[in-house]
Amino acid sequence: MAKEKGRVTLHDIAAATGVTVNTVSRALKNKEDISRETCERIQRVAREMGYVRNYIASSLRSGRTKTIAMISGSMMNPYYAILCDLIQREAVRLGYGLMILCSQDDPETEIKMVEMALSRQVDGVLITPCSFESPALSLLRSSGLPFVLLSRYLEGDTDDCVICDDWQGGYLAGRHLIDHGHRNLAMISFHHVVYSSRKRFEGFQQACLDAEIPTGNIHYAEPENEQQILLQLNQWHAQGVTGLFSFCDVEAWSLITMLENSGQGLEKDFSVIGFDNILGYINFPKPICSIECQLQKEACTAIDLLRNRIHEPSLPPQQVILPVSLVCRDTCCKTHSSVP
Amino acid sequence: MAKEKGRVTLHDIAAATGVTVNTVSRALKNKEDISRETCERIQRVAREMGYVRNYIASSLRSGRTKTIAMISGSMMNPYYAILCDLIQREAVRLGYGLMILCSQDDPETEIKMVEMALSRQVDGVLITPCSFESPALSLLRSSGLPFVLLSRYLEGDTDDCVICDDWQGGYLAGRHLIDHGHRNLAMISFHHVVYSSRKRFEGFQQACLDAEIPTGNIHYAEPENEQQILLQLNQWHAQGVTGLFSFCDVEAWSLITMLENSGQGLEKDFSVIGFDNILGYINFPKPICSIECQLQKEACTAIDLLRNRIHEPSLPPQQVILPVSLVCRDTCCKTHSSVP
DNA sequence: ACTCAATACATTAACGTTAATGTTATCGTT
DNA sequence: AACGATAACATTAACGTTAATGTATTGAGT
Repeated sequence: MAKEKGRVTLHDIAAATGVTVNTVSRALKNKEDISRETCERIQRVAREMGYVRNYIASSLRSGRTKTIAMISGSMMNPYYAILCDLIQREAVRLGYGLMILCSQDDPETEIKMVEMALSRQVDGVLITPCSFESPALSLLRSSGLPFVLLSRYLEGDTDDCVICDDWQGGYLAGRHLIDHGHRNLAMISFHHVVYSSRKRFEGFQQACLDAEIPTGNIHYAEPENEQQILLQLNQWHAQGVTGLFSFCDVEAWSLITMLENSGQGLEKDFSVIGFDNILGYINFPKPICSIECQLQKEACTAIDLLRNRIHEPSLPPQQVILPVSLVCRDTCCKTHSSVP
Repeated sequence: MAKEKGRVTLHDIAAATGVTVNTVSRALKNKEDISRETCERIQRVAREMGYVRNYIASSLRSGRTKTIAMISGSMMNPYYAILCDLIQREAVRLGYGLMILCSQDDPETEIKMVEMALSRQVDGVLITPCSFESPALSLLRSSGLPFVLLSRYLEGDTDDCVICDDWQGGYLAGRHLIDHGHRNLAMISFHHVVYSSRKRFEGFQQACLDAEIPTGNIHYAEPENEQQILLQLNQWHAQGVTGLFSFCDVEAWSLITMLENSGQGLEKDFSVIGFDNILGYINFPKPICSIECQLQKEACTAIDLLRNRIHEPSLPPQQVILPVSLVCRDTCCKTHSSVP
């Protein structure tokens, strides 16, 4: 039922129903100031004519695009992919479109993505900045565009953010390994998320201290490349470390792969626990104990915060910390383990 | 340098430089009909004032949003996540924004996503329809919005599409298993991509026939749920099948997980080869032989076709088939295998 | 000197929608 | 009967940009 050229507009519906464009607009938005029958008639005709609202025109006039942007590192990281999927669902449920912008963890690219979000006039941005003091973030702040930090916390409490309880997650991970007999533990991270990494280690450390693990048996490292990682793991292995806590599942898998590829068989001597519980969302065949951090809730909360900020820009910044829990998949305790 | 309220517009720049809005527009777009010095001056002032183009206004006037949509099943499937990432990169490189719309493999939702793409006035759509005769596709076709099928081919050659050489992939997979001693082979698929699945099996079958594998030793199944899958695998196991070709890596991992969880140890008796070579993009620790299908090229080609169609809607439909290759990761040949 | 063309701008209108006002008809009040 | 209130529309203008023209200035060609 589309017109020969171009799409059906309010103008066409107005002509067809004998009212003005404005009345049609109000009818289709179910506003007041319109009689029940006229409203229904207009809506019926609109449907018959196959009308779809032109959000571009609507946006220009109303100043709202009903679109948000998500700026993250890369969709090739399953963590972000899952988050993206969940956010997309919630966004669409609320009538928002989602624009995906990947920084590839490059600050320069990240700036371009913020500029893209700005020029596309999105109503708000969800961002996992790729570095601690990202210039993209400064740009975002000075632009006045509402944004919420996703899975990121920056000291200072000046921004809205949603994170999981990193400390608690680290504590649970540590205690779990200890409960399964490990007495020599290490945490490894090679993803530079300063705050989360430190908090997770603090919790991890506390669990060790609570179990009276000697300080010398609690290790932490942030190696920067594959070579350093292998070196570090070899060193820990020599020191008798058996319990390994990885910053996240993806990194855990990555280092297991490295160990396996190195051909030394070291992977058999380490029990590994990860973080994020990606296996709760994707059915991959490498099980791993992990910390479930409610990504679904994180997604919904983030959009909720963003909408609040869009609606009320002067609100005080809000930091939401979601509780975590442990999911055991029996990788906390390899057969060789010294203690029951 | 932003104005007190709202953003800098062409109007502000015009006022600041003493020319008209139109001249500013042309200057910023590097059009002709403008002197070199004026152009540079305007661009300089625009930069100083922190101008960012309002794509909404631009879109409304020009009829082009410089935004494309990708409609696929879910970002939780790494295959789509990888594709999405690659497409996003290429899109941004060409100045396009990317809107992500996930159908969750539900036809109803898919229709809503097409409607969203339409109302958001995107310039074009990349879609992996969730079913063979998707109503969303019909809607898309009748809307006149340019679109390209991604990783999907529909008989009839009426749409643009980019796919990999499914037949060749199946052939390579089959021959690889045969070369490694397997004489009793099966292909399994539980993802209802009719065309690809059948083509891959045809190639697979031909490889078997070329190697003079008896027809009775060539199997194919499309089980519909986990129970059926396990039943099928058990049956094949009893029939002496050792070489397993999975429709894609994700499904391969999924069925390996099922086998492992079933506790019968069957996974040790099957050699598995997958498709898509996801490990070429994500570093996951479950290696698997696979067919590399050049997702990067697929992404770029898809956008290229889409841009051609946007620019020249009357072009004859184009089907691009990308060559594939085999990546061996030693999962083609388990230790137990009967033949050298 | 006159025409013609090219250069470098300006002017006008429009994209489709919606916010802000106007206007008219109807009805209840006193 | 005059008034105010309300319902149900219409009118106007605007969002920021760009396409389509329009116009003044300059310079070359004959």
